[in-house]
Amino acid sequence: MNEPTIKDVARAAGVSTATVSRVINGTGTVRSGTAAKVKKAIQDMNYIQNSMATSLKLNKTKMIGFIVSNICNSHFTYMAKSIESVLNTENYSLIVCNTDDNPELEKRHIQRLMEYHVEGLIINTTCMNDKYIESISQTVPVVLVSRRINSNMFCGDFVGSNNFEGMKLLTRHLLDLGHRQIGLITSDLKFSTGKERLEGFKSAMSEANIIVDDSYIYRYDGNLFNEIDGMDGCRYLLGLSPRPTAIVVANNAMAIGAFKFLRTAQIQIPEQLSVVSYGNISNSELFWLTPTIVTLSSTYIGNEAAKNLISRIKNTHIGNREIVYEPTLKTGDTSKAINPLKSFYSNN
Amino acid sequence: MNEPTIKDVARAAGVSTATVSRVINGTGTVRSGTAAKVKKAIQDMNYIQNSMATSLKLNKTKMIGFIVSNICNSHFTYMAKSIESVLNTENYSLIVCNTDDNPELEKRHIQRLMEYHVEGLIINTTCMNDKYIESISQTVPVVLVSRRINSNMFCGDFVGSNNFEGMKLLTRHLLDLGHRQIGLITSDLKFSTGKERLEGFKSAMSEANIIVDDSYIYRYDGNLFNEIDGMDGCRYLLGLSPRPTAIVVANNAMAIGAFKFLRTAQIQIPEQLSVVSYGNISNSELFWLTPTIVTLSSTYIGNEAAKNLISRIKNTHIGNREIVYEPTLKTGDTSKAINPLKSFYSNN
DNA sequence: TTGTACGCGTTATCAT
DNA sequence: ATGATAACGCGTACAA
Repeated sequence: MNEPTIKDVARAAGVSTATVSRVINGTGTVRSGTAAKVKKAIQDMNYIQNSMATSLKLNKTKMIGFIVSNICNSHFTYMAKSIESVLNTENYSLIVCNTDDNPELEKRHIQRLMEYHVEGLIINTTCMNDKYIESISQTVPVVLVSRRINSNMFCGDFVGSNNFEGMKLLTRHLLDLGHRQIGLITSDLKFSTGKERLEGFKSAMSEANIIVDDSYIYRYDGNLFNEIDGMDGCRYLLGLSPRPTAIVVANNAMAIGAFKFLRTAQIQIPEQLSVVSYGNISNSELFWLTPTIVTLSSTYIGNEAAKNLISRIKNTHIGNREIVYEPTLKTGDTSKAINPLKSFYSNN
Repeated sequence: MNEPTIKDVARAAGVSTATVSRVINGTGTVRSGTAAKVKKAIQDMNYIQNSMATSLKLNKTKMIGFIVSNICNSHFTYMAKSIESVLNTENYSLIVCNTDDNPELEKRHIQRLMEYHVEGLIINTTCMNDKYIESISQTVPVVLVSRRINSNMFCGDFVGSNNFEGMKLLTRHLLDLGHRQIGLITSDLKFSTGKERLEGFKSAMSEANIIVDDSYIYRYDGNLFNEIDGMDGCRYLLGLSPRPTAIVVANNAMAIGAFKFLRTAQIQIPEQLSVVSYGNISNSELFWLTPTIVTLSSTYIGNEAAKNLISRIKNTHIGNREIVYEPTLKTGDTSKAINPLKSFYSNN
């Protein structure tokens, strides 16, 4: 006993498949009596349309793919939610693929989504498949979120935040508080976000006429943006001498790791160490200290990404667009003016 | 200029579509020379298989649907991640649909997924579409997560936690600390979780020979499981007289709301009020107080749900199964033995 | 207003 | 080892 098809419905209603199709899709003209018969048959036999067949016929799948580095990071969670809710209004479904920042996995995911013939792709890329993404962007509408790729042939939009300025805000905040020995915990430079944030950091420092000592930057090839790296970074920076009086952390997940480490190590924040970080941290209102951060609106990015993707699906011939969120500083309890005595030592 | 199809490849390679198909799928036998020609053609023209056509032909879509009440709740985030990672090993893709506990939205989502002919469904239901879910469960493999439905015709598995026992653990913990005036913040009874947790609460109370005063239970028809309700619940309970000396919160999102409210209202925890809640809270290691909770392993539930769904896809004729996670108490800083004086007053 | 028939891209059966 | 072809379920141009 198989699933009923449009043929079965047609037979049951005593009409042709064409008529059934017309009733289902509201196309053409059908006498109301006939329509009623068809609707009844559909009800009776519990008929469900087969989207695969429709997609094949119409060459439209009504599916969008979302490639994301870590679906557990609240930044991407909120992004996913807002994307999904925009897509719903247009009757699109969202296929979510998690990469854990593994480039091979990302490529496999994208390939599979291409085979599904998704109508569009929102990608938070690992930044390690630039050529491949460049090539598929010629075929299918693509919106990059958060991270950019290195390519001048890429065809699509970018929605992210102004990492350079955000990081400058964060760093300048520490500088304004008198800090000079400032440590940075950041990621592999392959990530455009990591790179731009590092540059923002350096720019703020250089504007304050401080020569950045690279040993105060925790970063290694292959490190990611996760809690473990945040912990390791703290451990490393606290081992330096002179010890930094402040630390900038380049994203929320690392910041969580950093705070966990510092709290366990019983470092007094902000007395012994100021800590600032990039991006909102979930539930931080309940932390023992409210972190000083620059904001990063996941919802804004998700909404813009979805809206732009849809417009791109409707009109393929659109030039590349950039939507950039401008971060603002949110001062919390984790940063304070440097102790004058310390400042004396570290300024020599 | 259209996407190349298997026909184009066949023409370019000078073979039939059947041979191309054989090469792609590794079925049948193909001379290595011919295979090479085909592979080259595929490369050259950037051919991508069309899953829609394959699905239509084979009646297998390799897609799974995940209906979830709130993709931003870390409980479901971690669940989604583990589901996705299990499915990946079997080459399934996951379509994520967020309902915000809106039953109409849930139904629309499920209907659409049925039209996509997903091979299976993992549902964290609103508990308001029992009949509908019961009916589709006859057609497609279904695994319910967290919440049950009311139905004896449902065909599928359930993976969740032992809410009754978990809540007893939580309540007994407070009772052991001497609390007698215990408030409860919980959800609409339509949720099976809410109902089971309420019963667990009552059972623990009755075993301690305490008659539960319903006015100490914050719950109204239509309330959900979210932060706002947690806040409102606290506000309400603190207005009672005698004021409860302890509060049990029925899930993590409400607990977050409760803690936000209590912190803002400057209620001293646990001196003035003990607070315990059901389920892990994200980043709670960094809270100003570590919450006392019973555990709830999202990863376990996600893994089990995915594994069971796959086994059910492979063998449709399996009886209903129940996988139940057993919670354990994790004592934190938000609960303490009652002040003897208070105990005197409230015990009269 | 309704029905017939073709084709979407693929796989599988049956020849050769 | 390979090719021709039917079939999957649907939408639509065309005919009636």
